[in-house]
Amino acid sequence: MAKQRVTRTLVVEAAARHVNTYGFAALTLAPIAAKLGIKIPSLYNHVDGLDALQAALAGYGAQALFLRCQDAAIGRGGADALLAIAEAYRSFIILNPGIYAATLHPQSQPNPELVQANRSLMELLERILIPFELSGADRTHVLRGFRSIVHGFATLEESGAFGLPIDMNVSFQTIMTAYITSINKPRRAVSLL
Amino acid sequence: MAKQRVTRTLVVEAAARHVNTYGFAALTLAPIAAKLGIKIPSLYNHVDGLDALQAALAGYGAQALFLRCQDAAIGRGGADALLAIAEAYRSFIILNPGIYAATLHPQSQPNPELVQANRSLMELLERILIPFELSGADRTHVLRGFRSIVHGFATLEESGAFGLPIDMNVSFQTIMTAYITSINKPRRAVSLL
DNA sequence: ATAAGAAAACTAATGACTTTTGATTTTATA
DNA sequence: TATAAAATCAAAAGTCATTAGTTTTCTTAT
Repeated sequence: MAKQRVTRTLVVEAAARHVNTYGFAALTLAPIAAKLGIKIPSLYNHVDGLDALQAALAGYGAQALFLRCQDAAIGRGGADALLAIAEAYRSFIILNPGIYAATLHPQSQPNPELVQANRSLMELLERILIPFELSGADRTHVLRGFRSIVHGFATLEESGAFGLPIDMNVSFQTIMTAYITSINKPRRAVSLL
Repeated sequence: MAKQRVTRTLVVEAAARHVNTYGFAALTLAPIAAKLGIKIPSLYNHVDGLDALQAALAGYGAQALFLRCQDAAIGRGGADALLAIAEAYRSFIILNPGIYAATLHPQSQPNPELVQANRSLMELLERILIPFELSGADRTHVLRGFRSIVHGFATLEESGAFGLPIDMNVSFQTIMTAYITSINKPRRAVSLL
């Protein structure tokens, strides 16, 4: 059985696995090529250098994050949906710390795929917030708070900054619930019966 | 007038300025030596290599962060103190993003100075939380939430992730106030009159 | 089936940065 | 003036991304 030839997707996926294990700072061409069983220059057949690989990884990661959050919101609304998205968001960061870091890394070139994925995520959250009937500025504040808590908790958790042997899931659930409760109550769903 | 000779403190301070401008990832020996007007090997007279410099910077940063938070809490208590500490914490991160990153960077060697500074900060926060009369586990949850919000908001803000032209200070104040309000009310200070 | 063309992989090499060492010289201090 | 500290030169040993030119390999069309 002949070995599968390398493709651009395989390169990005190999990079994704690598940064999740060794951190985003460890993203260099050598380990990616080795993982794929090819030499470094061959990577240039699929990706236009290291910067382009970082950019591709960022877009790939942001899209994956959005899709998981979107999936978590299916069949839920209001506070339920917010909590489910928060949990999906956090678990993505914990399971993919390197990819998530790539997502946040400043881009040397405009990155439409990354921008689009981030926009999609924001639109998803704004849609969930509709029943809360917030004013424009309040919506922004609430959104920033939501991202801050999820991002902050998950990155601190992942870095090992939370030393104590107290359950992380309980902490996150408690904090998130307290925050969501502080948002004005949504009107209940309209019954069609 | 003869040039001041380099000392260990000057090295750490030069490194601090450098990472705040160019990011923690850009911490290498070359720019530090150049900034001090000496050659790279001369740095080894003051610091035992790059790892040791990173470690010194982390300790220096964590201590500075603790001192600013401690200072912010003087003359305040309860929710007031929490809000003031949060603002001091956030402004430290915004003004010193590189140093703060050094603080969070995993240490290759045990770093007693860093551990001590972090412990001091935790003890300060726990002391502020006393009047809230929280149980042991609840105290941990509240503390984790506090750090998550401040760290998350400030790092996202600093990375430019908050695009909209809505005032950051208002957002932070709003979020923090909502969170602090969600903690059980502290009993008011006992009057000695 | 085979020849042509394209895509992928390779070898070789360059140039720029890294950190770190050892031995030596300069400089300040006691 | 003697001693210790600081700064220096020189060099090693490594990693890094990237380019150019060449060979292999697959695919496609005749």
